[in-house]
Amino acid sequence: MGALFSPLTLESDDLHRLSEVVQKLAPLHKNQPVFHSGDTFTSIYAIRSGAIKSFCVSDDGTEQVTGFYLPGEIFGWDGIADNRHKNTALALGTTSICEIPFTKFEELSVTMPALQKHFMQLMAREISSDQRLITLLGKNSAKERIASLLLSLSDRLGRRRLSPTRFRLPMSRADIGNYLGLTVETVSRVFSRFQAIGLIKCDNKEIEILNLAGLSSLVQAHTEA
Amino acid sequence: MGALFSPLTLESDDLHRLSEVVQKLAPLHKNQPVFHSGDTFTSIYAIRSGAIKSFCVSDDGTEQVTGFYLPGEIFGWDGIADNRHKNTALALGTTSICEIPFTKFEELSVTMPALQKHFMQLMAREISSDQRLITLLGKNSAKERIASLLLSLSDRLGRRRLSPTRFRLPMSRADIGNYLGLTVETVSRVFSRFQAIGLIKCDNKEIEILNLAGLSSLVQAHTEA
DNA sequence: CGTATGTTTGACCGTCGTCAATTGTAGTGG
DNA sequence: CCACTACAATTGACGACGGTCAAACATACG
Repeated sequence: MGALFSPLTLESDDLHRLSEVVQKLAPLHKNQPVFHSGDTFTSIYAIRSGAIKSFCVSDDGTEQVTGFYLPGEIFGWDGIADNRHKNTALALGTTSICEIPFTKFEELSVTMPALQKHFMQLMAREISSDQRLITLLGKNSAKERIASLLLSLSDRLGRRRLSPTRFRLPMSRADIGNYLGLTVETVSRVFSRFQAIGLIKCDNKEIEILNLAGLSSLVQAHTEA
Repeated sequence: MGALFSPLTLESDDLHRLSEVVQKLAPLHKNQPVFHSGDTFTSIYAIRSGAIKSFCVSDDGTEQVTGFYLPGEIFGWDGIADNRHKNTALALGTTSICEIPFTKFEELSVTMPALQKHFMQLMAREISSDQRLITLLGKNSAKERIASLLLSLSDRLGRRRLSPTRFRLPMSRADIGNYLGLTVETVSRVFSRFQAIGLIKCDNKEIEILNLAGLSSLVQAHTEA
């Protein structure tokens, strides 16, 4: 099964060939921005360690968290549309990232048609990821949404050879609630409930998944085929 | 202000140059598919008249409406990722469309770098459109969601020189509910309520917007700057 | 014309948002 | 190092929005 929310990863040979144009940046510390909404779009970024959240601000000032990014994942390629970032990207803790200048990327695309197609595929993947989130928000309860997020984080950390069952949440309850369309209180309550049922063990941001199968069964639980 | 949900449109010169490779297809009638989920991806499509809905089916059989497309709008370019459509596209009524073979499109891209970039912009626009829907589903009430949809339809029809205040909804209440994460009953109730307040006049699918400003004020109404 | 499908409306109730208070955590300066 | 403060998280009480179940009504298609 495909993981929900899974952003792009640096896996293909094509993208490995980008390594020559990649620049390591100085480590960011908590709440430090990679770019702001409105900034000129110049680069995309890959996370080496730490975590990033991206969010956009509506006309009325409402913030919407649009994604969480973990080590190995790529972010920052919103704003291709008009060369301006629509999201703001913030470090959720001490975070080190690589910068991939987009002009270099475009130059390579000319000589490497496969790269161009590959990039379109990456964007298409983001679209289907968004559409899974839309389904989640439209049809799933608070429990199911949070279970999905925990499973996604677990899966994505596992791919990076990190523990899929014990990890530290990089984001606040408020961020989770914002992302999943829930209030802080509801997020907190669901965490408490999950712990009471023995699905997880949870000390503030320190998470241990005790019953992975149980969590999975919670997702898509109300509509069986 | 930008319209919610607004899909791609055939406006640019670049895309006009595609006209030579465009093929008109025989008119579709109601519930006839353009393509099914799983079909090989070969073309994208532009609507001449009528309307299309696209939806994808989850592992558990749940359907999720992912978009409604009106005359002048482009659809069907999901599935670029793996050359297979993830959505099914159905005619909502008698509908006539054009087919734009994607191979032709890729050939043109080589000689027209601008076209390539333009296409990426189109995809990026779809992403921000999805993210607006995510915000809507996460943070807005039933009234606000439906008001947003009505305003979007109004705006999109207006761009095509059709009446922005009197039109026929091409989709069912169930489709609307599915798209907006609501039940049929709630959709129906909100329509009734809007009519009672004098925001719209509504006879089944026949809609007349009586108070456009009133509808607009309903959107983003609960969080003022 | 009749049947299937779509739409409306009502009654009921569960989930989750709101308001409020308390506790826990982290960062700062004395 | 500890006190102080600001912020994050938890928990409770309460109510509203919207989902569920059910029935009546309208529409459309054969």
